[in-house]
Amino acid sequence: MARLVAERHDVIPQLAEIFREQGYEGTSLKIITERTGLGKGSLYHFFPGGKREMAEAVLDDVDGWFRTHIFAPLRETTDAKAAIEAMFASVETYFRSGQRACLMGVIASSGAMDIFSERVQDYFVAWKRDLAATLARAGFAGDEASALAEEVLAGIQGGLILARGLEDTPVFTRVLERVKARCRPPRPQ
Amino acid sequence: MARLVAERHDVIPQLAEIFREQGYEGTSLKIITERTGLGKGSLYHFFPGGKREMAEAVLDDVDGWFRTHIFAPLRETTDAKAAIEAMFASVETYFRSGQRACLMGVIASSGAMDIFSERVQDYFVAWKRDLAATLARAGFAGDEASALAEEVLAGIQGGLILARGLEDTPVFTRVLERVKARCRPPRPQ
DNA sequence: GTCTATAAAGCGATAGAC
DNA sequence: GTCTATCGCTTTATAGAC
Repeated sequence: MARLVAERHDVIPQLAEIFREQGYEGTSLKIITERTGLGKGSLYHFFPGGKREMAEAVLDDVDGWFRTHIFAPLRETTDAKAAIEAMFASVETYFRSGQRACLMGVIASSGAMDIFSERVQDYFVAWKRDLAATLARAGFAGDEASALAEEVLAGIQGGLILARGLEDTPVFTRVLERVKARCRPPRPQ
Repeated sequence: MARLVAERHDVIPQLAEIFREQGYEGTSLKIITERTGLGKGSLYHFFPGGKREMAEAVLDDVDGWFRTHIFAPLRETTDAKAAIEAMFASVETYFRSGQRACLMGVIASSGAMDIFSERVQDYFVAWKRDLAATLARAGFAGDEASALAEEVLAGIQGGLILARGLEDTPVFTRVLERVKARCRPPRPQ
């Protein structure tokens, strides 16, 4: 498939999709050249560090997207309950109702975790921290907010695994709905 | 590390551990020879189909273990509540309190899913089916039992992802405890 | 059954023309 | 910026000695 791009910025979403589907080790330069339509010359022009730099750029891009569209809104929306609702809506859309894998989760469950552990860990830590703080603002006790945040993140990651493992994408949305229901605050705010 | 083995049967647990840590694409014959202490000659003697046959053997072994120690007890234990408790205890032990990855989940979130999808899907389908049936026996309505089974499996898989992604193995046990608590039946049986 | 040597293919990466 | 050709290296797999 030929697709013309001319900037490093434009190729990152395509790389992200490939890494999501194939994993880091499963992604070869051959696959990348085929799917992006760019030759190795162009790729190494954009990413002198090669495949590793491509993955780093994609990981940074994903991390940045989540910080902007998920983590910051959790912290900054005054209505905590609405912020949590908005997070679930964004997550459902981002992961295409279960059709799209989580790149951070894919890396975490592969040997490539050794290389990218810092980026992956930062992502999950930030998400857990900001979600737990928002759940606390919504009325959950501190300990319960932290444990519930872990349960929600596990539900999201596990829902994506099940969607692929069962080859049944709607299971992701069903699990997401259930963990969202767990987030209804115990007392009105 | 040198470790002497002489039978195909003996090498499978070692292969399983390697595939769990490195994934399918991330596992090379070099790593396998180093960690098992066997040369390529021995490995191809046991597994003429090479790396792919090694993975198939490991997948079948894992599937068999779960059918014997998790799925069958769920179906056959008369006390449904006790059967579910036993399942959680076995899962906690099998996954070493979060230190060990789930091979089926690792494959499901990699490009190797294309090759092994049938085995992976059968595993998750069987687990979900037998857990849902047991939850129904424990007092949950059919629809709720099915959805709860999905939530539990997602919690297990997601808990394992978080354990690796956060580099915090205890998070697996915490998530497991929470989904176990969700399985307390709504009415006494 | 296990080893070493080796083959054939694919890999990531580089060089240089345009 | 993009291409093609090519370089080493690693990969999976095979052959044959012991």
